[in-house]
Amino acid sequence: MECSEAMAEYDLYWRLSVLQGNDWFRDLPLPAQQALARISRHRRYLNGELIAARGVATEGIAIVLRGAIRSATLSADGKEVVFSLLQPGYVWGLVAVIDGLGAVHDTRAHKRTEILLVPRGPFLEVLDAHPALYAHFARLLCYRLRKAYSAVDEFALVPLRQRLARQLCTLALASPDGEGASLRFTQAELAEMLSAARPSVNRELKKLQDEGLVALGYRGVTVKQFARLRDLCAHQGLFAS
Amino acid sequence: MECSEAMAEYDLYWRLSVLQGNDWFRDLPLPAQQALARISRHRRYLNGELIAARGVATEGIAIVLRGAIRSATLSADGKEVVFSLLQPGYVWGLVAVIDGLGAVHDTRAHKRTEILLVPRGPFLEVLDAHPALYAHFARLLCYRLRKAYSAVDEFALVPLRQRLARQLCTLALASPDGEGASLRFTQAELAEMLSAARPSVNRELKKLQDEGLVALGYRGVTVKQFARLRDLCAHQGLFAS
DNA sequence: GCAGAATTGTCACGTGAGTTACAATTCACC
DNA sequence: GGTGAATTGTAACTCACGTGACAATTCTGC
Repeated sequence: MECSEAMAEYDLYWRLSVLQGNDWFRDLPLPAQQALARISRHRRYLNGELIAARGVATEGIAIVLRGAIRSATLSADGKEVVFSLLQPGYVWGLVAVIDGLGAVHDTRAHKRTEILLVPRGPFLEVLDAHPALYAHFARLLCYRLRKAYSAVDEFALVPLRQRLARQLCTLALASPDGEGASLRFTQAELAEMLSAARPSVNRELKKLQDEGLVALGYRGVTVKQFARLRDLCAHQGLFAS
Repeated sequence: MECSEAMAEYDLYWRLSVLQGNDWFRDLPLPAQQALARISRHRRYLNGELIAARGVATEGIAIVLRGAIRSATLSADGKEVVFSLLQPGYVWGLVAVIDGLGAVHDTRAHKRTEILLVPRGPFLEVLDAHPALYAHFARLLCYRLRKAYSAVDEFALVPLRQRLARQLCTLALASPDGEGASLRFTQAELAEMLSAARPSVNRELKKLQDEGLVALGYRGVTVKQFARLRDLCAHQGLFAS
């Protein structure tokens, strides 16, 4: 009994420390932080398991702990556009929680995945109790809007080669090793992130390799000349994940 | 002197009534409404005149009174994607005002245009004084985000024919005559709204005409069979302007 | 260390839609 | 009512990229 209480105690602190990885959470007063940590729940999903279906009400916001969350739209004829592959630390589900109109995309676990779920009701209560948070999330929504807009025009007027270059730059910067990173993604995954066909991505990757900008390996790409890669996609709007 | 004072008085009430056309404004306490109306400014633009340049700080939010505001992105090689053609009553410039990172798109007046401009500083003050407004605008941002996302996957996986059908349905519903409306748009304008090439739009319009769904005229399209037109684009996410 | 799965590398081919260019129409105005 | 500007109609050509189908390679687990 004592032991399991100690475990619960430990678990709560652990959740707190995870949540504190998020800017918005850090800025909350301590009691609010503790309240949220207490009501948050730990969830596990198997590879490919459905987390939320487009249009269906969601339980709350999720913070990715392990694995990844994959949001995509499926068209009638089976084609798919992947919108995001949220890595650990990222927040998912904000829009549906704020407007209450159901999940924006079909969402599945990518590999074995763990999340921390903050249920909608309590989250909204905290939001109302701390209006300053609204300002924060409004800015976050603005950021995502800008990204979505740039995704639109990128799709419409940037050829695959440059989109790929940008993706590689972004991934490299996001990785711990920085600009010369060895990115551990299969070409199929890269293709998905770009909503492109795998053979097309392979074709462009090969060209980049021939030009010495990257090196290809099994389940991985290594950035060789970050600067030149970045020049390829210069002038394009946002540049982050 | 008396006369011009009376004019100013009248003008203020006129601005108030315009602003009250917006949901968020109506919900404000009267003093805040009056304060905003007082600081708002009337602006006129000629056809094609630049209202805001991408990335450059904006003056505030604009409510369209007459004409239209056209937001678009220009790529290096001269291609263009049109994001919105905001008709009278719509609000422009929210994102840039909230996050302060400059205009999202290059924005120009479409035809001779008049707007009511609410400057950024005072607007943000009102926002901070009335946190409930944040909730409203957060929802508005969510709405736009959903629209932007659906624009992405639409572009990626819906062929022109269906996008055109949806556009026609949307325009018909938005017009006063409703489902059987005669839409007064040139094919070039339609093409712009769809980010497509004018000949392509013409090709698809012709097909729709051959099938009896629409009738084409000079500077206009008449919807003949709204139901069948709508069926063409069934199952697609949002359905509004 | 070898079988089988996963991943990468490559091809031939189809196709939607952009581009350019010009002809045909419709309108607007003097 | 005829002339010029705007708009619509069409055709030939191009091209990026998707598709499907394999072969070649690399890993992984028994």
